[in-house]
Amino acid sequence: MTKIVQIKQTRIQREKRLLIQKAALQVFSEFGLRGATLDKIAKACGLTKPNILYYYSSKDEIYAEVLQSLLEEWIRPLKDISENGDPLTEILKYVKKKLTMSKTKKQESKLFATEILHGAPLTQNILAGSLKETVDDKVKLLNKWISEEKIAPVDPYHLIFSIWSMTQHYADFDVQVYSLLNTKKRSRIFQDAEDFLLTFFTRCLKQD
Amino acid sequence: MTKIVQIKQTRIQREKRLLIQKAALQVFSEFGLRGATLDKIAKACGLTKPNILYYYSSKDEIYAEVLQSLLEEWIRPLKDISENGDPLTEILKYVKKKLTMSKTKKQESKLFATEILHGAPLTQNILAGSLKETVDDKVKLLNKWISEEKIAPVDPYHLIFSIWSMTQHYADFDVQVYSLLNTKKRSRIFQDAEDFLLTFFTRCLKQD
DNA sequence: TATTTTTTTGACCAAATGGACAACTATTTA
DNA sequence: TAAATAGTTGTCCATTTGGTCAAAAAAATA
Repeated sequence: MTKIVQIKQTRIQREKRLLIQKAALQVFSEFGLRGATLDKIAKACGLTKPNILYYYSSKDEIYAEVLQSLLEEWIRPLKDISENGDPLTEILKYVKKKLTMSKTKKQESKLFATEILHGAPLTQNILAGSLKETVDDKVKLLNKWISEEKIAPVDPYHLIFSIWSMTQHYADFDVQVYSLLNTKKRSRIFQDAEDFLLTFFTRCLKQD
Repeated sequence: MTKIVQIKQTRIQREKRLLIQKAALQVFSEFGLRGATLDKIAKACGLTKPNILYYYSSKDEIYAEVLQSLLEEWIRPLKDISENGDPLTEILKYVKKKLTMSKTKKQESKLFATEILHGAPLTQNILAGSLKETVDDKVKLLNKWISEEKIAPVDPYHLIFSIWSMTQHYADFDVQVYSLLNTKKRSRIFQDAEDFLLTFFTRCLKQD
């Protein structure tokens, strides 16, 4: 008995899968896994529900794939912190990069946050796996910089947490941030945020 | 035609409503509004579904009440920042208080985060209302302290955001935080976090 | 204790939703 | 262009779930 397995994706498969992923990201990030329905995703990408299920075998599979591709992108910038550059500059570059991502990848940030918030059922192994590896690696580097007195002493794990939380806050809690600022400040949130963050981390990390 | 309106709650009503609220907080914070079901809440408090609906007319009403009572508690500590105390001490006291809440009120923090993350459909008016009032008030105080050179100059709005994000991170993203720390560090997350935060804000805000 | 009021629950309903599938159409390939 | 393969959809189904309701049980009151 021969089972025929399709290896190569057709043009239409590539296009439609991408279309579905985009719509799914939008819907999942707004409503969460449970709040999102196939009908909503279908509407968002202009396909019918059975058509979507022709490309993905279930809603959960769509969610898993969207989350998966997001995670890789999410971890990447951390890896770019280089031990060759000037320590403070490297850290500030990372802060800037993360803040930019909060501005341009708001949906991704919210989806990631929702996943973690609800116990990371599909993400746990990645957190404890490749992300942990990268973090541990950078923690070592930060400790090296501290021992060389190139940055002020500080717990490197919590330093990383602080960068994540402060930058992602502008994506995840955008509704709150917008609500609390007046119109003038609202239009320059991200400039103000960058100024604040760079000042903040510089004051905290600069060696006298 | 006379309509009889019950004014005073009976003992049983008080007890059962509280019981339901507790269970609902637990379930809502774990699954979100849509992911939570009446059956789950019912199971969590040992009542039957129709019994719950005897005390609350709908799932949404339970959610609204749980959220409402949480919000007041959530805003309160900010109000306690006093213009009479030493500026840096007052700010650090607030940081400590918020971090403690992340430890002891994890469910509340997660529920609040989920609500904001998904657009704050029921909270918008409170954000723009009483919370904004309090924030604006404290921003004025912070600006006063800055102009008197009692703390280093910094955007007060973003300072408040940074306190919120960094402290709440330890509740909302606990799964991630735990995943990334080894056993030794895991057992003293909150001590390490407090040390880190106090050092950080001190370095950032202290006037030379 | 008799009566009234409050509380509880089993059984039920309608809407929403994830998904199956056969029939039909469009595209690719030989 | 004919055959084969890929893509699309209307219709249907089963499950989940928020919510109703009448009747029974428990509690409060007179």
